Amino acid sequence: MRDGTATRELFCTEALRLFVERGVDAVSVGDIADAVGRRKSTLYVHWTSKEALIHELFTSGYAEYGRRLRAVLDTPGAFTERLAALVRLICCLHDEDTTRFKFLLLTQHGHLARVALDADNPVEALDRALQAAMDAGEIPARNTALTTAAVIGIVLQAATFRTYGRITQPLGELADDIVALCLKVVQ
Amino acid sequence: MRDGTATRELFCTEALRLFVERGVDAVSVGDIADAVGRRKSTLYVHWTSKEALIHELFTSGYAEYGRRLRAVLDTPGAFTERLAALVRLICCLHDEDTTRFKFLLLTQHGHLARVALDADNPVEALDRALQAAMDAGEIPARNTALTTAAVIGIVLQAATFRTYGRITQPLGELADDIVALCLKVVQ
DNA sequence: TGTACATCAGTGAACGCGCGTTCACTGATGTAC
DNA sequence: TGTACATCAGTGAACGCGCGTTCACTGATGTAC
Repeated sequence: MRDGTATRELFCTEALRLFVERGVDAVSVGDIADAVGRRKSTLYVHWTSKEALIHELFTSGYAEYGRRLRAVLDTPGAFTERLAALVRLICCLHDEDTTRFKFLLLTQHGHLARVALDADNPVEALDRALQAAMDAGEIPARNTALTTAAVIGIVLQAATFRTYGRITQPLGELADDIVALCLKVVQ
Repeated sequence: MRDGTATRELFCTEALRLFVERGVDAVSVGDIADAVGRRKSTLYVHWTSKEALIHELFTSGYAEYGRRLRAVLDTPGAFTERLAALVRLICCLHDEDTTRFKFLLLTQHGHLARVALDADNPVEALDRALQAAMDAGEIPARNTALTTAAVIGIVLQAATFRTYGRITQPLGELADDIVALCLKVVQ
């Protein structure tokens, strides 16, 4: 039999690229297959439906990001150190695979409803870490949800500005400045 | 002849509501007409296509928001005062018509490419005001684009958290706190 | 006030199109002997 | 090494469906006289 692994991976990368370029609904199964250089029926050898492919791309990416982000937050040490490391990691994840990063941001609204209350999700983890740091008197106490929003907002909006060309450097090069902004917000 | 003004306005409000609930592509012309209590062919009495309706909803909303936001930024006075007023206005616009606000955020990615370089767009206006304040020594000089991203990010992520129930108060009630976070970031 | 007419918001049936999906099939390749 | 066989990645044609759009039409309502 032929080895379909390479084809399967091509479907993933090309689908990811097209979804980010045009939006999930504007990309047909045929468009993806054309980009891969296969017929659209081949998709059904590897997935049961277009939705199943999208779901796999989202959940695999989201799970891996969640794992890496929580690993940083769960490291022992000062909260501000961990926050700085978290922000640096997000910048790094963005630069490493910008397409995957954008896809997760793009599709989160469709899929996040299911995982929003999940204790494993990175926003929830940041919220808890912030609360703990406030309780311990490491940082001044204030509205936790709003502070979490500010940190997430600063980083993600920087990523958005880079997508639209308003920022031209890789986020990694701006990581120190982004960290500084986030620290101001929690202090 | 019958007066179609009320029907036209119903199409706008119901389309806006459904687009925000399910996403633009997941709402059919028939869905909108059902919600209005008319047949789907009626849409074509008022617009030439579904796309024309979406475009009108986006551009009319975006133009009005742009006008009001620029009016605040163009007011004479200290930059920090104007920034505070801007953030308060955004919170107010959000609470006034949350559906319209969400629709503009939701569809910006599809339509923003066309207006991104437009000197009239509010992000551009904030960027210029920040630059001018730095040049005048009103606030410390630093990366303008990144600072703009931070201010926009803080406010929009607060709105997103409210959408997902992570924040439960109206943004108007949190306006003072949001302003404080934005001022920290520019100082 | 009553009648004739023009306007046009709204209808209903039909359309062509592209979509996601199915399925009987082919044929390249790994394995057993 | 050579042959027979099993596996299953990939094909191509066909499908039903729901979509956005069109168009000849109806009939309520405002206006002119």
